Amino acid sequence: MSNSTKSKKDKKPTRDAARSKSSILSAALLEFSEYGHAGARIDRIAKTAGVSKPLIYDYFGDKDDLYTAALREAYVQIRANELALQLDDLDPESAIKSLVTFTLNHFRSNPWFVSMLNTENLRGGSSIRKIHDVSEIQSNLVGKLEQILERGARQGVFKAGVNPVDFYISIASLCYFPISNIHTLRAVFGCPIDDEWLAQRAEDASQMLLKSLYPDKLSDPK
Amino acid sequence: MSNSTKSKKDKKPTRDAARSKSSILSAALLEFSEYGHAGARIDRIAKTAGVSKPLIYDYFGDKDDLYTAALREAYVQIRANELALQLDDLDPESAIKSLVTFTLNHFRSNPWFVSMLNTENLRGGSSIRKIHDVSEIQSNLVGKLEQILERGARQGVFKAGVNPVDFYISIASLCYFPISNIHTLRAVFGCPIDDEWLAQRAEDASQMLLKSLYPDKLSDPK
Amino acid sequence: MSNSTKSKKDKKPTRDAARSKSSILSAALLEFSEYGHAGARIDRIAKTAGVSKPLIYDYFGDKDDLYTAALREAYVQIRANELALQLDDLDPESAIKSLVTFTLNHFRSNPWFVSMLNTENLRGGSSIRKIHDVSEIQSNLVGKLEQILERGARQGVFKAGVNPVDFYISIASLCYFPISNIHTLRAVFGCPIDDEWLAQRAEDASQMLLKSLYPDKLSDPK
Amino acid sequence: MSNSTKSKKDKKPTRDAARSKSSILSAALLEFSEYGHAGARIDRIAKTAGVSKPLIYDYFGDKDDLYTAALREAYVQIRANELALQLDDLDPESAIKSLVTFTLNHFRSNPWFVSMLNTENLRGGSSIRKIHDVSEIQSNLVGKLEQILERGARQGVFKAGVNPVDFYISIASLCYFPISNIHTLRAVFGCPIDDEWLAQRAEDASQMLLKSLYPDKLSDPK
DNA sequence: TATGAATGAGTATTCATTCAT
DNA sequence: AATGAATGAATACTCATTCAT
Repeated sequence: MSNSTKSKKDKKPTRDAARSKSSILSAALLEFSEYGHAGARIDRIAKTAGVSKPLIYDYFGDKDDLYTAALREAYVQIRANELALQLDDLDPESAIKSLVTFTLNHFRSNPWFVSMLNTENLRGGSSIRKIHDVSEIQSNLVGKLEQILERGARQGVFKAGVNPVDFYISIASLCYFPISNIHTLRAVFGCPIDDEWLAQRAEDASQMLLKSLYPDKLSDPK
Repeated sequence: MSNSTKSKKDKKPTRDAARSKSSILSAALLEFSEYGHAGARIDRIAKTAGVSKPLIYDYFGDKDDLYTAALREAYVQIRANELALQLDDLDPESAIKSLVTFTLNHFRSNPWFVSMLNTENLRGGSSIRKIHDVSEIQSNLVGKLEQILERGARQGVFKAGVNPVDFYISIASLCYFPISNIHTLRAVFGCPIDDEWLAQRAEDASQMLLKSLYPDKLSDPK
Repeated sequence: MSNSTKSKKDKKPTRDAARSKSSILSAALLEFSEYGHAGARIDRIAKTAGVSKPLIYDYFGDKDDLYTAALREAYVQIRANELALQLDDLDPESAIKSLVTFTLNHFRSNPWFVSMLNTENLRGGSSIRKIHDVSEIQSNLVGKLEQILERGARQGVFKAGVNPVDFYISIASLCYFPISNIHTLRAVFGCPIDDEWLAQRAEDASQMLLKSLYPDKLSDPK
Repeated sequence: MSNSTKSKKDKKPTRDAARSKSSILSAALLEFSEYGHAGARIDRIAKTAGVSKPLIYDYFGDKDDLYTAALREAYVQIRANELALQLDDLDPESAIKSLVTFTLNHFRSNPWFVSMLNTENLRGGSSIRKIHDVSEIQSNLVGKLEQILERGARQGVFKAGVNPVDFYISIASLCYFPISNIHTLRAVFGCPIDDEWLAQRAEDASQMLLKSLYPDKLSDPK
């Protein structure tokens, strides 16, 4: 008797709202990143999540709402991963190099994030505009970068006045494009975009970005 | 008067295969770039092209084939546009600046091209791999860039040995990302990515790219 | 009274999977036997079955799968009907006569079965080969026939060594063809193939089949 | 000049009404026999015949009319083939054997005829009823058979009064069914219906049919 | 005589979503 | 909290048939 009351909770949590929600969200993120918004299938999400379709509608609303939740989740997860990066102990130049390498590897290791960004931009950003809690979305890497740039400027190795957001966008540009467009690049240029090529690219990008940070000497005495 | 009898050919050529094919292709390019592969609707393409659906299947095969044709068409059109760019008369540094500005404006003015690339990469490049006539796809900008880099190296303003494909990818990266990801960038960073911002970005990118080309002199003797 | 509350289950079970499946199967058998495989319409099946089209796809797969299920159902139903035939109490000659008459009437009364067989053979038997549970398909009439032949041989009225399958095919041939080809026979020979004609044919066929079973005595000493 | 006028007719008869009609008819017979009425495709017929689709409509009317023409053609061709059979020189018993063997081989060698009959009967005979010139359809085998039966009766080897049409239908039944239903028979009975089996069947059928023709002696003195 | 161009009306199949329990 | 049963509205694709030359 006492067993029968317990067993509901202990053995098989067939009824666990939090667990179900999280399963759905993971499955949705996977599905939307793999097939895009229009290509995603609620059926597949339900099967992957191991729940019934009505449950999805109960918890998240319609397909659009679920997509928006998955997009937010993509940002939440990627931001969580960023916390792993430690730059404070490094000198400014090494910190930039580290940041660049990390960013490229980050995109490389989490293709679902790249896919979600592409998908959302193809849709005109209609969903991301609904996410008003910007703090969940924003990267703390920009903050870290700002500190590095300031430190570098104070030490005289970097020029002053570099906008951290703009510079972060440059970093992202150089790291994102070769990952995002890997298939067309391969087909059009025939170049083998593999781990080695990407490692070299991280190196080249670091050099380019660093050079743009060095103070202008006699050559540009403005 | 004799012309007026002929005019039935000029005005409304109701049965003109070439014209119909071209209408379909244009409409398909528009539709696929706006809605992606899964989101595109054959119905809408037919209506936009002003033809019936069966004609589309007659001329292009199924949806996938039509998509592949539209993707090829995107490249064909973008490559045709590139021919307008004249760089031969400029000194190496100006030529690079021109190329960067042109590339960014090119992406900005032809959003359908950016969309098609994103869509195709989201799909894993399965269609672009079918296009075996690579010459139709390849950009002659890489060739032009190669000449500029050689000229610059000969003149001593650029260092030698820069791989033109790699460098072109750097240019493309810096120009593509802010256009491609414009909606998420606006939402996440709150920055106003407008014409002014993009013009400044072209300028910044040019500077960064040029600095990476300058020979490493005493200034960077590491 | 207490029953009246339950009656919602009895009267209109709006959600009853078994019932829906069975409705679909009956409707499909009707449709395929009347219009053939290519001529059958899923729309019509759905309407006849009183369900929506998606339900058909949910339960049976595509049109081909549904056709295969209907073909199996045809055999299942016809075999079930065969169980009604009682031959054990009859002497061998009467048993053969009974079997022949029953077989002809069986084809006559269940034209959907003849149609399904013709349709399947026109299609090259591609579906029946998929039905691996042969026991559902096989007729127990062959078994009954085997017993009759053995009994007749023991009693000396039939010759021994007659292959029951071959003999059953002879019976089926003589009974099937006039039913199956009733329309062309009418047109070509102008003969009135009606109930009377068919009754006579059953009689003639019985005689022919029986004569072929009699032992070869002095009468045919070739 | 004289050449140019000639060349139209001599070299490539691209315009030859009779030829085109005959091509279409052959192609239609092939198509309808292989795919049935609903499964047949005008496109495929045009391609097989090597003509354009409008030509088919010009010459034969709509699909139904073409089907009817193909059905008539099936009979015309099969009747032409029957003329090859020579039975006059044989004694009655041999003639029957010959006729049976020929009939079975005939069905076996011309499966398109069997298919057309099945198809037409599945459709309820609506097309064959339109063919009013019955002489084109009727088999002269019945006439030949009548002579054989009479000859046999005169010679005392066959009993008198056998209806030739009924007897021909018996022959056809025994020969048609194993060919027509070859696929279901194989699946249901697992028996190998090959050339050897069919040869044996022709033999068995001949015996059965002959026995039914022999005069009834003491055993049935009516 | 002959055909390339074109389409209206289907036709199988899918998919987001809701109902009843 | 959860789901099996069910469907309206598409959606890609087909096919007999006609038009214009």
